Amino acid sequence: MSKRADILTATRELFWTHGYEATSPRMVMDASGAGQGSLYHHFRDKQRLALATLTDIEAQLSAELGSTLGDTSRPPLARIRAWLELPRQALRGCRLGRLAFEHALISDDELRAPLARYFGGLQTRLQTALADAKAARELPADLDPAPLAALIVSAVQGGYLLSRVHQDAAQLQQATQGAWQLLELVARRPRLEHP
Amino acid sequence: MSKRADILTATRELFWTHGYEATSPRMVMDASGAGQGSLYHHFRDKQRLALATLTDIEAQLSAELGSTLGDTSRPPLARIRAWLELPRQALRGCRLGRLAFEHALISDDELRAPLARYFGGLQTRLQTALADAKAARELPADLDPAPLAALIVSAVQGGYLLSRVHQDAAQLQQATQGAWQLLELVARRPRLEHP
DNA sequence: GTCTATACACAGATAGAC
DNA sequence: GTCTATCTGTGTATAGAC
Repeated sequence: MSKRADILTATRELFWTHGYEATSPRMVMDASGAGQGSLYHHFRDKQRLALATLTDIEAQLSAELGSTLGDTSRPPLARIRAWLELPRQALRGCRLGRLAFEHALISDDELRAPLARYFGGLQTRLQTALADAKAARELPADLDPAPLAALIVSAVQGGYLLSRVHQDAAQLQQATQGAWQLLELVARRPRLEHP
Repeated sequence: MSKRADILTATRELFWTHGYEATSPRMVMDASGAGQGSLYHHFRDKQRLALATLTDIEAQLSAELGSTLGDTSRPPLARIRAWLELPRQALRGCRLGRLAFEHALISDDELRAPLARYFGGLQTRLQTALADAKAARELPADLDPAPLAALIVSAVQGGYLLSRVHQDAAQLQQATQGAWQLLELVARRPRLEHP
């Protein structure tokens, strides 16, 4: 079982740097210390290795949401802010999001599923927090949670993209800061509809 | 000169679908009708072909900004809204942005330069429009344009990503709609700082 | 300029020994 | 389970004829 775990660990790391298509069996072997035999014994082909790896990453990232968006002891907006301001490796990108533009991955529904599940869950959690914020009168009642959740996720994913394009970690911080700036402004102002 | 143009046109299209690393000389030859000889006559290697192609795309995308962000006959916020609501091929992604997560491209400063120029220019135009909006009292004076510009670009780029992950064009519209929702709300409310 | 022929390394996988 | 050997196709070019 040790080699199988080594292979998965190495593949997770390689996907983070090179993505799916640019990661070859040879790279996995070199990085994990496993031979060709082990690799193809544990995983029928590259697609199966990728499926196991992506499911692994999905579980890790989903679990990491618990301490911010999942911390129901804090007020809803504070949970969103905590998630926005999480420390991130801006130049490497999101371990799942960065794979979204690979054609071979996204056109394979099995490989796409872990990405869809993770982002679907993230968006649902954000929508819930936004709805809670409305109920607690932290946010105006006329805000639509679904588009806002999509925007907040996009702030982080688009921020990663800008950081890579400019090779500047500050770009991601600017994007999330821009999102919080607007949210806070909307939150602090009383609703005119109820004078 | 005809073959050179054919090669560039074919490569632009292939980059949009497959990206840089996954596009091979053979694919370019098949798609353009050019032979090996023509390809390597006009472009020394794959990197040079990519550089010409990316510079091409950059010029096209930059030119397309003229009718929205560049239309100074409209009020600043209307220019931003027009750009946000431009029709886009959500499932294909941004022709330049989608390349930002390819390691071989982003780690080559020559290939990264067209992306950095395009997004830099876009962010500058948005910052200018936001500053104009503040000057025209369309937006509150305490807004910081740089983070907001990064957020607005991120709304589109992150929206593309969500559309691909979910294979659903509506995701991009949600993200841009979320951005406009917040901007409009901030714009419509009078500033409490000046009662 | 454009073509065909050739070259070498690597991707992605199979076979079979231990 | 893990290893080494082997195999076919492709990526990325170069050489040289037309």
